[in-house]
Amino acid sequence: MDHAITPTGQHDHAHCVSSALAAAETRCAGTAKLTQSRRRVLEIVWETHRPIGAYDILNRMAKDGSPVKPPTVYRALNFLLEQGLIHRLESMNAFIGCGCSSMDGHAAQFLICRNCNMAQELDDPVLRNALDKAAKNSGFKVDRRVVELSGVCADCQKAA
Amino acid sequence: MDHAITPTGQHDHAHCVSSALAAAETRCAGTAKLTQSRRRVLEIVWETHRPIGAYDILNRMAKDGSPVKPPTVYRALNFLLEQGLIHRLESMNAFIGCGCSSMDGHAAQFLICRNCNMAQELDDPVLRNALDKAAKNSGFKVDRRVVELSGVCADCQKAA
DNA sequence: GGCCTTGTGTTATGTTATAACATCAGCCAT
DNA sequence: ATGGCTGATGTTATAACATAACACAAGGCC
Repeated sequence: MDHAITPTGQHDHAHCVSSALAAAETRCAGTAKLTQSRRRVLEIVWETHRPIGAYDILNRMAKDGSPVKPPTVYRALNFLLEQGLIHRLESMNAFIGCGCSSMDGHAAQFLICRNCNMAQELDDPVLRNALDKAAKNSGFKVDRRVVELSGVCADCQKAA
Repeated sequence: MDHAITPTGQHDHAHCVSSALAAAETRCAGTAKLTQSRRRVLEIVWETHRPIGAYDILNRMAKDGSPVKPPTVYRALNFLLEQGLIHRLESMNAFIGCGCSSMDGHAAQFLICRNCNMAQELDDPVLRNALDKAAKNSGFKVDRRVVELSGVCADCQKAA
């Protein structure tokens, strides 16, 4: 995937969306099919390049013509989560396209700007290691990691 | 506070609740008052010693006699969050008593067992430092940290 | 007393997410 | 080809989580 992982507003966004979709097509070549509605949800998620809520996705889909109901959106989102194509940001009940194309269930960390609403995905092995080590110290076996730091991104600090 | 930070089911729980409440009384000696309903909510949060949802708190309060409405519970929870007496677990829409008595807005990390539903609070400076460093590398200014690791706790691993 | 601040009560509603059941399309084994 | 399986979708209803907005009350204080 060749879009900017840290979009600055300058990146080629149309390209970025299409490459994300292309990567998804490739990944879903097997039994897990990227159907029409799933593709559409993924497309919308990438369109904003920012965290987006399930009902915002639903509203955009409604504009496509046919009425869409919540289960349709949530099913697609759950599929995309399972495939590792998107992430869920727990602290804001929102979803965002996964900025990394690796197949593994990678542990992402997010930097969420409360000013511009941008969410930068990190995939920092040092950080992951620190987390797992802390858990291990307590004899805890980790399945799932939620790491979301909110604050102000570099661009917004400069602007202020 | 002298309750076990890592309760194993063996700790003196009644004592643990009362000491948490006593600490809260002390902390709220100034303008921020620990009123009846706030105290009651805090008490319920500590009773289970596990993450608890706002509506579970509401239901327990309803059993006290008078009908309780959501805003009452959420107001109390927000107060307790501001005072640092409880934490919110974003990944499960639940609240838990803060296991540490320091006044500062400390950055807690949680280990949440999906088997026994226990949530162990860490306050690991190494981890916090690793998080802040990762953010700093991106020029990001951190306001708020959500770190929630789900998995299986040591006790449940032993039991299995 | 009049006023201000803080907390509470109450009604209504907004927002996020899922249960449950019906239907449909594709595949493929007999 | 047909019957039956699987995975996906449609549809209705409701559960679960959270807040807006307004009214009122208690206590301090000039």
